[in-house]
Amino acid sequence: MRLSQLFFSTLRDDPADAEMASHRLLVRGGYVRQLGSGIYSLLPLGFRVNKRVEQVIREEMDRIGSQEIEMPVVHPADIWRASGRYDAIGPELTRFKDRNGRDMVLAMTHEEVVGLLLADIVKSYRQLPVMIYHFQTKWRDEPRARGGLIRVREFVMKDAYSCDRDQAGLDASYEAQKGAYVRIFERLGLETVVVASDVGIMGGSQAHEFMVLNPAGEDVLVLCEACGYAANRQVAVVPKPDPLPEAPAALEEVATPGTTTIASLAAFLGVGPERTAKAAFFMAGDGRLITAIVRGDFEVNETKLANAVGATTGIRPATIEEIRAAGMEPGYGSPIGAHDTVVVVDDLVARSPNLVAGANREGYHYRNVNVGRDFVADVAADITNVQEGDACPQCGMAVILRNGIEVGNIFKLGTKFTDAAGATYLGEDGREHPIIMGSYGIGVGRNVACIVEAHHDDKGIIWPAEVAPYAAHLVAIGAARDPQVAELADRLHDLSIEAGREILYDDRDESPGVKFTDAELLGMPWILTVSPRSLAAGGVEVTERATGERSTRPIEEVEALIRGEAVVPA
RNA sequence: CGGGGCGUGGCGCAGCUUGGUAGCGCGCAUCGUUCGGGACGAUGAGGUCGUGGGUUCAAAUCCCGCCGCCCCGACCA
Repeated sequence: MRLSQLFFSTLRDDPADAEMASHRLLVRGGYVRQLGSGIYSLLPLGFRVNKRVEQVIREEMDRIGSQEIEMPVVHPADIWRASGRYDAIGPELTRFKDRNGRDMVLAMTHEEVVGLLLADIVKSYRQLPVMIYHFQTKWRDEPRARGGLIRVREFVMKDAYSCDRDQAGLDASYEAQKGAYVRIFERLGLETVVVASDVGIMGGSQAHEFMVLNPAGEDVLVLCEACGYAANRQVAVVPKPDPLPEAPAALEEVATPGTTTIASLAAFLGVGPERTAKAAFFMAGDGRLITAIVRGDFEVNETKLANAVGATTGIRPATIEEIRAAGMEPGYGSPIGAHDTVVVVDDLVARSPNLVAGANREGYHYRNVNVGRDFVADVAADITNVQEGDACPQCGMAVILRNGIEVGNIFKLGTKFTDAAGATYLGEDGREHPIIMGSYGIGVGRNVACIVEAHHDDKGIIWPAEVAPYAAHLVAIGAARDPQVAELADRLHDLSIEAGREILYDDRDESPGVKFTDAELLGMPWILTVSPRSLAAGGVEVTERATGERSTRPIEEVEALIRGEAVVPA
């Protein structure tokens, strides 16, 4: 591809709104352009990278026998009603009407359609197991897009679905997908950590996420360097030490003016935060007020809390009015004397004696609060965030916390969507059985961004060969004055097309500085320089982008490199 | 949705406080000179100052509404 013809434009300055390196470089290099918040166009270079990432995924999907299909982006709302998600999902699911007034949705994912396809196609156990997948645009009207391509609203996802006769079959499919994912991310040049994860709106029994460690990641991972334990903080459970036993003492109201935070309360009373009970208030989607009680030295984990109360549509912080309506006082709140609220107590609080808790009266707390005696817990569960240094649940060593970006996930779904679609098969036993599903997603654009995050320097992108839009970047210098340069550069470019491994050819009438700078920004693995100087030195200058190592190579060797016969010149 | 910031030629920004001719760098076009690390000179094109309303003799500038984008928090590939 001749750069003089390429539909692109590089920028000398960083775009003002690009915070992450991947976003900055992809915009500056002319790979992508933003159309709106979380909505991007792919220019030719970006499109090629996307296609190459897709191809890696496709090859690994095909290798495990997953079959490529394509499902629609626009769905009749009925199928989402049938699965219950039409009502369970909030405004991130975009709903609209077609010209005849029928309710439609923009697909966020495709479990419903798969369920219907299975109901239509699969009749007999002989047709199972089967795995299908597609690359398709998803629209998720996220509350907030961020980080360039890391978190967008419209994106292409590879979503695969396994369809099995029974649980053992699902387990096998799940492992096959997991293996494919390991190979995919390895080929993409991404170092991933596999963590146990929450099942979220998918439901189902088990899930893992493939995470790339990155300070800008939106998930917090609990990792143990000693034994390899890894879990998303949303589901990580670590042992909490038992508090020292103490006989319950009499409840005692104390004046604690101006102590609306645990820190100020503990300081005022001269006790440690572990002797206090903190209340946090949330509203579930079904209108229940949730009062969560954790010890003062812990934080509430909202995912765990939502799961503890079966709030399938999520929870949000309650308003002051909602808290007061239940007879509690924000800043001085506790379930003592409260009404119309679901009280969820962290398991540690349930066995911690004589805590300080709110008196539901401005400026007052109680000492010696004991769960069970002074108020009743509707639910007792682990609802706290794991903290750095907590004991690993596997080996007891101190865990560490790291941020991660989710580049892929795998879910054991079960029969939720096949039940909704009536997808059953006739077993060997002559009876109908539900088909058991799993689902497996990879966001293509997010992976591209993560690759750039992992492979760049201060000059630009450094593509791994597997996903580079072009195998090499040919820079011609002095072609206008030296016909030999132009002739050789043209010939090498032609050769690359004939060989089916096209290279990028900077044939523009630009100064050498501009060309080298752009070549480094764009990030092809090899930079080939043809100039009067390189010809005089015996050939073509070959620079490895990743290392900056350069040497002049005979023309025949460079031709072999372009044909793919020699991957790395010695 | 809560909090913070920003909208001025393609990109990056100044101008706004204190209302009065719309500016700078880069990029772009033409010509000439350059040519291995973002060249130089000359000439030139390009802007309803996000948008609607208001105040005023006069609004990029002051006031009100709206829209859009970015960042921080609640959701996910």
